[in-house]
Amino acid sequence: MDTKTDGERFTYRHPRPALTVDCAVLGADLERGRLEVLLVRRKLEPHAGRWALPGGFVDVGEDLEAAARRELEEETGLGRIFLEQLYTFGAPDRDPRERVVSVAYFALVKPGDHRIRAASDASDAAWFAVPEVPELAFDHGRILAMALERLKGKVRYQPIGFELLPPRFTLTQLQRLYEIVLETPLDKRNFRKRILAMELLEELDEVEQDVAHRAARFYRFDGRRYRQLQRRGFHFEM
Amino acid sequence: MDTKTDGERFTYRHPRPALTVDCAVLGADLERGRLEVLLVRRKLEPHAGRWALPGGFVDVGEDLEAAARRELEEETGLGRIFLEQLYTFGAPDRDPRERVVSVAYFALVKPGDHRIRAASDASDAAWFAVPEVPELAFDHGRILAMALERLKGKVRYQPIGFELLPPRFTLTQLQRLYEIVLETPLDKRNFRKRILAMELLEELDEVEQDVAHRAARFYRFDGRRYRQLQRRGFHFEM
DNA sequence: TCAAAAGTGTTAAAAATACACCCATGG
DNA sequence: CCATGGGTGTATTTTTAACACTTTTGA
Repeated sequence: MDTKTDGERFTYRHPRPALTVDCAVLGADLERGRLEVLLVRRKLEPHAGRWALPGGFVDVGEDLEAAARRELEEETGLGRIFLEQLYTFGAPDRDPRERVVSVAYFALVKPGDHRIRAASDASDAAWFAVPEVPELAFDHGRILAMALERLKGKVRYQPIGFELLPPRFTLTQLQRLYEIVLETPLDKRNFRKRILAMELLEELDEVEQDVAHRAARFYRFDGRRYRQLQRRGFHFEM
Repeated sequence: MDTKTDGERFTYRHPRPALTVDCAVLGADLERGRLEVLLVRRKLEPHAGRWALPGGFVDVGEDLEAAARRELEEETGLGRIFLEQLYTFGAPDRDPRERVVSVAYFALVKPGDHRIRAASDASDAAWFAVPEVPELAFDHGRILAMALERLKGKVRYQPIGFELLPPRFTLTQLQRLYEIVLETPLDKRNFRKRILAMELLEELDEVEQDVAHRAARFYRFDGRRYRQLQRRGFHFEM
């Protein structure tokens, strides 16, 4: 065995990198037409006072994704959100103190969770519009860039866009979201034809309330049906 | 500082997972119509005697990709091949001894490098046809499955198939490769029309020699032209 | 009655698919 | 002269893209 426990110290024959997780948590602001990212202000050196992605050390018996969820919960209050592994960053000099390898995760949150956080927040977490993100600690700018690229690449062939919308949404909201993520305008009629043809949306009986124009109908994404179709070889594509 | 050097020992306040890299190295056997994977036989416990993906511990000052390339070179003699990060595997029980987190890489080799290895090899490395791979050490079976999935997903929209062919190849070889990877037959005329229309292949003056039928023309993938087109917004798609 | 966004179909262009024969070479 | 794989074009179907007006609602 390579390990020896010595009081509160842990000794190994070879030096080991520290292992962390970091989360690029993205949200969409449909009104202002932009993506947002959740940042925390660092309290400790290095880069104390700078904004960074939420994250921290992986416990030794802890699964990587569990560590990411735990850190998110601790630092930002978010739970039960979409989360997937993004990339592992391990350049030897990415942390000025010592070797730290970070497994980056990519998370998407719905506007509801969004607002809870922004409101309840006495801590040092805040949403930033992506174009206004300040210079980040470590290589977190690169991680964020990769997360945005992943979102843009994936939203077209996996139904992850719904993770950025409330459970009930209008077709116009959905279209806006795609326009924001893909950074391109879409044709309203073609968009609707296409998304409805997949039969993944359930038309609800509700419509918008108190709007100064014809009220839009609400829809819901039917995840059960999606998995069903998937098993039959169906591939989502927008 | 969290580290203290004590002779040949390294001590930390918190226990740290060990960090390794593992490589799923894939090749194509066009004649037999199947993919192959490069495995090494483990000499040490745990799983001594079992076949595994080549890999090993990351040195503390070493970049992750560099570690993957070093291990490949050491264990299999392979250098300068296509390599990209695949996924990081970190289930707490994936190694029976202690916590080991492994950054998995996905590599593609051309048939030339392929044969050199199979020949020069007194060591315990060997190519296995994918359908005949034995049960692997640790979670390497899952890593291999993910590598195959990645290849299948990526070959259609990135020109990585060429990494599995010799520098000069015939259109029939290229088509075979796609058929093997995608596990579906393709139409000869449509396939040729499509790949040639992209203008990424340079037609060479050479043809096959000593074949008992009309000799096929050789082509070469023009990587420079690909990067050029890419900058102009071109997207490879097969 | 105005402003503002919701909702709805058709036509033309482009892309994908299906398909069969002649050619060159070595044995 | 035969067996083997190389090489080539067209017609049909499917998919994508472009495009404008009527409806509903609250102010």
